[in-house]
Amino acid sequence: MTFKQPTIKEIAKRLNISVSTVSRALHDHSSIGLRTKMRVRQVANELNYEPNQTAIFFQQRKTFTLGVILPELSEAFFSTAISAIEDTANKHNYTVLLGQSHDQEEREKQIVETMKNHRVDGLIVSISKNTINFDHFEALRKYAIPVVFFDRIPNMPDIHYVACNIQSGSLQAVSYLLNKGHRIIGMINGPDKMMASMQRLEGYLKAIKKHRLKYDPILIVSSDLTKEGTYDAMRQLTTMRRKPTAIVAFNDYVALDAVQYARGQQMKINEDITFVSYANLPLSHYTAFPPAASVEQFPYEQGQKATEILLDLLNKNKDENIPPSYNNIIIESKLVIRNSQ
Amino acid sequence: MTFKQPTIKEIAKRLNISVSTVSRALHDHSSIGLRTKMRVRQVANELNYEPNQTAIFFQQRKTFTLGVILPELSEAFFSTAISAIEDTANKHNYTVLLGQSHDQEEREKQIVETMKNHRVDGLIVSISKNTINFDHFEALRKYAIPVVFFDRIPNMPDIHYVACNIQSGSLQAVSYLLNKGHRIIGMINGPDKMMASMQRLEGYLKAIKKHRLKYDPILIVSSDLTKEGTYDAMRQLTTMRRKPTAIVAFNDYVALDAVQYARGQQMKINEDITFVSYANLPLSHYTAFPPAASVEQFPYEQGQKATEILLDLLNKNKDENIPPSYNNIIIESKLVIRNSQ
DNA sequence: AAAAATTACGCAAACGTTTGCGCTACTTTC
DNA sequence: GAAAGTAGCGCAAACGTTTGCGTAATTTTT
Repeated sequence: MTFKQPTIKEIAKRLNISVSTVSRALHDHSSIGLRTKMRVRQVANELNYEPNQTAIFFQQRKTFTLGVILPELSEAFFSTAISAIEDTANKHNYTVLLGQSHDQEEREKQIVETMKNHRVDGLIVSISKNTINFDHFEALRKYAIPVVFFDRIPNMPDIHYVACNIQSGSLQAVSYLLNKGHRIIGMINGPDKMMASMQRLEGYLKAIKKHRLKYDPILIVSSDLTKEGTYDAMRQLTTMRRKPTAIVAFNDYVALDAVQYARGQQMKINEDITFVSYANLPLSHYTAFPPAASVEQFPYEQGQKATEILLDLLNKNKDENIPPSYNNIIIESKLVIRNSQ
Repeated sequence: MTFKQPTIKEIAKRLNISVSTVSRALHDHSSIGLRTKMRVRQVANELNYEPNQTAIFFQQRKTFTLGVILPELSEAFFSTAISAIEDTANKHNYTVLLGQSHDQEEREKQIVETMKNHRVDGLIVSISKNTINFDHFEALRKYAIPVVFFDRIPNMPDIHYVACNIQSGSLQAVSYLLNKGHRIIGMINGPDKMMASMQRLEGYLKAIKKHRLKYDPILIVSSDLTKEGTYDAMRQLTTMRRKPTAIVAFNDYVALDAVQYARGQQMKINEDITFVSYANLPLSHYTAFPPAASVEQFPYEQGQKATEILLDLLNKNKDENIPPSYNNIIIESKLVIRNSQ
C-alpha cells in the first residue's frame, strides 16, 4: 500500500479554497489573510504535507542542485574536497549530484551531459587527466550553466577557477633543501604535459635562480606515477656522476615509492638522501621514512572556495547587463616541515 | 543571452505534427511510421534536442537518482564505498545524490528529509554513530522509498542491508596470533556500545574458546579511538603482570598509534610485541611497522552490493502482491597477512 | 453617499513530457 | 463489396506547483 503524498490540491479541497491561495499561504504571501494562513498551515501539518520538489524544480527551472565531477572519489585529495563541497552546499540548502570521470574524457563528457539534463544549477569540476578537448564545457555557456573548476584547470579562456599555487610551494620546498646545504637536487616530476608538473618545475627553477646556482636539466626526470615509473626515475637519478643528495618528488605516494627504492639500495634516508614532496598526506606521519617536508595544497579550502564562488554566481542577477567577470582564486600552497624526531 | 533549450513542442511545430507523435517517435514507438520517425530524429538532431529531465522526473514520479548518506566522505573506507556506489549506479544510468551526516543524528534526519523531497528513488545509507532513533528511516516505508543499509546497520526489523562479518575476521586474526605461539593476547577495542566493538570481541572470544584457552577479561581494554585514548589503552596493557605479546587493535589507525607508543617504550615490534588490526589501509604498506596482519572489510564490494540490491528493489514490480523479502548480505571479512620482508 | 482604495481570494495558464483513447484512411478477408 | 482489421497519427488529460491578472467584498476617503 504505497502511500500517496499529500499535495497542495488536497489541502485546497479540504478547506474549500483554491490551490493558489494555499500556495501563497504556505509562502506567507502578503495578500492572504491571517485566518486562512493559519488554517492552511494547520491542515498542512495534519496531512504532513511536503512540497513535491520535482514539481517545483520543473516549474522553476531551478533545482538547487550542484553537479560535481571529480576524477577519482577514493583519492584522499578529492575525497576531502568533496567533503568540503558537500558541507558548503548543504549550508546553503543546495544538494550535490556526484559523478566521477575515472580520468577518462569520454566518461567526463557523458557525465556533463547527464548533469545538464538533470538541470543542475551549476557545476564544480576538477578535470580528468586525459581530457584534451573542452567542448563539452564550452557548450554549457549557452545554457547559462556556470562552471567553477578547481585544482585541475582546463586551458580555456574566461573561466572561473580556484587553484593552488604549487609553484610557490615548489619554490619553498627547493629553498628548504638549499638552506639545508643541499646543492645537487633531483626532481621526480609527473608527465610533462601535466600543468601540475610544469608548476613544480617552475618553482624548482625559481629557487635555483634565486640562489644563483646553475640549472642542470639532467636532474629532472619524470615518472608516470606508477611504482615502476618511480623506480625507473630513481634508477636514473642515483646512477649519475653527480648524485643528488636530495630529491623533490611529485607527491607523497611517489616519495614513498622512491624511499622504498632508496632503502632497497641501502641508502640511508635523511643522511645519504633527503626527500620532500607534495600533498602532506595525513597517514604519512606514520610512515617509516616520511618526506622531510611536504607541500600542503589545501583540498578542503579549495573545495569550499569553489563552492562559494559557484553559489555567488547563482545568486547574481544575470539579466542585469553587467559585463561578466571571472573569479580566479589562487590559494597559496605551503611547505609543511615534518618535526624531526 | 541565455539559450532556450529546444523542446518537443518546438520539433512538433517545425514538422506540423503533434507533440505526442514526436514523443513516441523519439521513443521508437511501434505506432509511428518509419518516415515520420526519421524526420523527427533529423530535426531533433539539428536542434540539438535534449529531453528535459526535470519534466520527466516530475511526470514519471521517478528520478533515476539514488540518495547516499554517509557519515564522513573523507574517511578512506567511505570514500572507496562511494566510489563503488557511483560506479554501479552510473552503470545502470542512475545518478547519485550525496549527503554526509558527520555522525550527527540531527543532520542525518535533515538529509533524509531533503532526499525524500527530492524524490530520490531509493536510499543507501551507513548510519551515523550517534543515531539512536530510527524513526526517520521508518517513515520512508509509507512512501515506498526503499533503503539499503551498509556497514553501519541500525537495529531495526525488516531491513535490507549488506555488512561485513567482522567476527569471522576477528576470529581469523586471533587464531593467526595463537598459531604463531602467542598466548597472551590483548585487545584495544572501540567504545563498548559500538556494534563494531562487540563483533570484534566475539571473534576474539571464539578464537580463545576454540583453542581451549582461558579468557581473561583484563586483556580487553577500550580506546575512544583518539591517539590519547589509544596511548592510555597501551599503558594499561603494557603494565600488567602478564604482559601481552600480541595486540589486536580496533583498526589500522589505532594500530599505528599503538605502535608509536610501543616504540616510544623501546619495545621491538614483531619481537617484543606483535600487532594485528582491521581495515587493511592501502597506505600502511609504506608505514614503518605495519600491523602484521589486518582484516579487510571490502568497502568497494559492500558499496557495490548495496547498490545492486537497491537497483533490484527498484526494478521489482511492487504492485504485485508478493510478500516482501529482505536482503541481508554478509560479506566475509578476510585476514590479510603482510608478506614479511 | 458615491468614488477610490485596499484586502483577500480565485481563475487559468504555464513549465515539458507521457499515454490512454479515439479517429481516419487504408488494407485485408470472405 | 461490405465487414473487419490495421497502420499512423492527434486530442487532451495528467503530474504539482507558481504567478499574473481579474474580481468581489470591504474599508477608507472626500
